[in-house]
Amino acid sequence: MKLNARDASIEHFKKRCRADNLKVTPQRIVIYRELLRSKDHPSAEVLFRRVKKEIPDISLDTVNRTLLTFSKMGLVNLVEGYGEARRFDPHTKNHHHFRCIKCNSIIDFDYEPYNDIIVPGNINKRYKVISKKVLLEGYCSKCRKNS
Amino acid sequence: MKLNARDASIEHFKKRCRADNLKVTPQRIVIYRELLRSKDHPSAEVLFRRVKKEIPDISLDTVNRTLLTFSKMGLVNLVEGYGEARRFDPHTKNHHHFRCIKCNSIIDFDYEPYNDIIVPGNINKRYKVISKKVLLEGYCSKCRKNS
DNA sequence: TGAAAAATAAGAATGACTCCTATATAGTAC
DNA sequence: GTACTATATAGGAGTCATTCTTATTTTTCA
Repeated sequence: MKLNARDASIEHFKKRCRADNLKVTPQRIVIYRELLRSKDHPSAEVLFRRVKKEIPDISLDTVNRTLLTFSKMGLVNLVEGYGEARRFDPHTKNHHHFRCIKCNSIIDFDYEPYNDIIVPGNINKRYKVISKKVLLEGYCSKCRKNS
Repeated sequence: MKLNARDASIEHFKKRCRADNLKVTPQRIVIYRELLRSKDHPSAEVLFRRVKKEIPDISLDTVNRTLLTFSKMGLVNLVEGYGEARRFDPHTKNHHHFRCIKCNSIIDFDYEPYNDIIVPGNINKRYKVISKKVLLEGYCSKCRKNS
């Protein structure tokens, strides 16, 4: 019997769970499959509604928890900027950010070459680009030491 | 009488308000001044606590509303932390984002040259950089038409 | 100085999580 | 297969950030 691409992904998913000592539950499988299908950047709420069709009494908490678990495993990424309190930057001149993925602090820096990066032609054609920012992510000095 | 830099900014701020038909209130002046002083990326809550020292019975709602007003005027920028629901990206391969500053939608795109941008030496020295992303911001096709 | 429009304070309401706890289930050991 | 143990789940309460509502106060300008 030949596996199709989706089955193969599910098999891969099970391996990843075992490697991380996580149980393979129906909830996790369905959430993962629904994620694979997504062409957008869904919120937990949106995914919850989609998944409910297959598992009617799944809880929103489970979806949330599971997504966070997946993001720790590297199966999904958090989209920058969402899920946190709004923050304001009084520094309006163009600049760039380094963000610590552990403590979430954001550090400003200037770097001339980044202001001159080229916008791809198909983006320029479709959208009106107003600012260009580079976001570097990793560990800040403090968090680097403690890990 | 000579104005110092801070007074000059406040004068400039008043002009900006008048130009946008916004009233110059003590609350707005104090919030603006506190922002100018900030070396970090404060949330409304943090700024609220700072501003309270000067105007003890200012409300958090006013701080929030005012900051949003300022960001529409372009006096401040919103940084990562947009105050909205967390969103997940099932697309784990490195890619870049275009974000519409009006409707907040995020569009993925690939662009090889962005994967090869150079990390400034002083950043590499201080922090452990794990990912490099470019964030282009502006108006998406829909919002471009409606404005 | 007075009127109209806009802004504010205070508290209620909402939305998006996050925590708590009792129950259920996956993985394993027999 | 059965029993056991650690995990995971549902459901509901709690929390935090933000937004709305409404009555009152201010700014601005005629």
